[in-house]
Amino acid sequence: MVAQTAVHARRLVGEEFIAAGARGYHYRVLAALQEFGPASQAELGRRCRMDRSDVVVAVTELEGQGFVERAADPADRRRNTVTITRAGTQQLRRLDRTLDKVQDELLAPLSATERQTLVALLGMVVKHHGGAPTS
Amino acid sequence: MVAQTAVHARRLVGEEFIAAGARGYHYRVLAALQEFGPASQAELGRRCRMDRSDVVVAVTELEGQGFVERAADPADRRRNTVTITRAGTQQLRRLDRTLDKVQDELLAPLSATERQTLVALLGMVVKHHGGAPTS
DNA sequence: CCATATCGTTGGTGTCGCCAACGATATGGA
DNA sequence: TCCATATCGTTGGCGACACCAACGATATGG
Repeated sequence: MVAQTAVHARRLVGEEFIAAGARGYHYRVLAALQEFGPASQAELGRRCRMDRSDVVVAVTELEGQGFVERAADPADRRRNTVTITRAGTQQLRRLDRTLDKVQDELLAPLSATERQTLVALLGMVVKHHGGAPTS
Repeated sequence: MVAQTAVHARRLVGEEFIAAGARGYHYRVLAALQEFGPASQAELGRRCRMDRSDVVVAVTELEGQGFVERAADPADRRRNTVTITRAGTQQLRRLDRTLDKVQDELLAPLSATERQTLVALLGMVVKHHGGAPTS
């Protein structure tokens, strides 16, 4: 059922992301920054449904790749303001394209109408369980 | 999309399985044994799409719980023949029930017809990518 | 008889999701 | 004003899942 499909999706996405030097966490952070703008790490964790500690790691790695910037928040010195860079936006676009590709591959056996139906149904499920419908 | 839904499914299933003292690997092994009968560990790995090394661990744990039995195969001394026990069958039934419950919970926002549609579509996807339609 | 393959096992890697604890900082109420 | 409380970033750890490499033991085909 869902789990089975998820296995394939994960494997396909994983392979492609490794080739792009990224992980799921990286994509989520970049997507959240692009969509909602700069944020503190704790805020990113809430947006991406990630643990704060995992945000730390992801942001550090993204910073090392030049895809985000960390800056101390002058208004609240507990916070780091994380901002996506130009290179980060480009990386996000790249990852978005590979995700589209993978989705095409995954849903290959379905017609366009069936895909729409599937996505709509899954969207309802995710929404009901309190999820933001990202990707 | 699929990944989002999978997260919820995993979380729900995980919670219930932990309460039952089981893991996903345990369920897969028990289900394969119940459906196709006794098998060597390598054969189980193929049926469940699990790595041989992970089968070793799962079978060892299931053996410790009395849910399966390991016996040297006299016809091929490389093999262990794994057999499900009565207790194992009961455990499998328990896990099946919790899976049904979780699926109900997960697909709560969908009507009966929509559920059928969703399962059918996912079944097509899994089948296309070379999966045995278990659960 | 020997190369090759399979089997069970051990040990390791990476991703994801989560939790506990810490020091630093903000904030609200006494 | 001071102090309890909460939040933030960070470190370190754990479990589940999926995978890989290598080993000795055993089967099997040429």
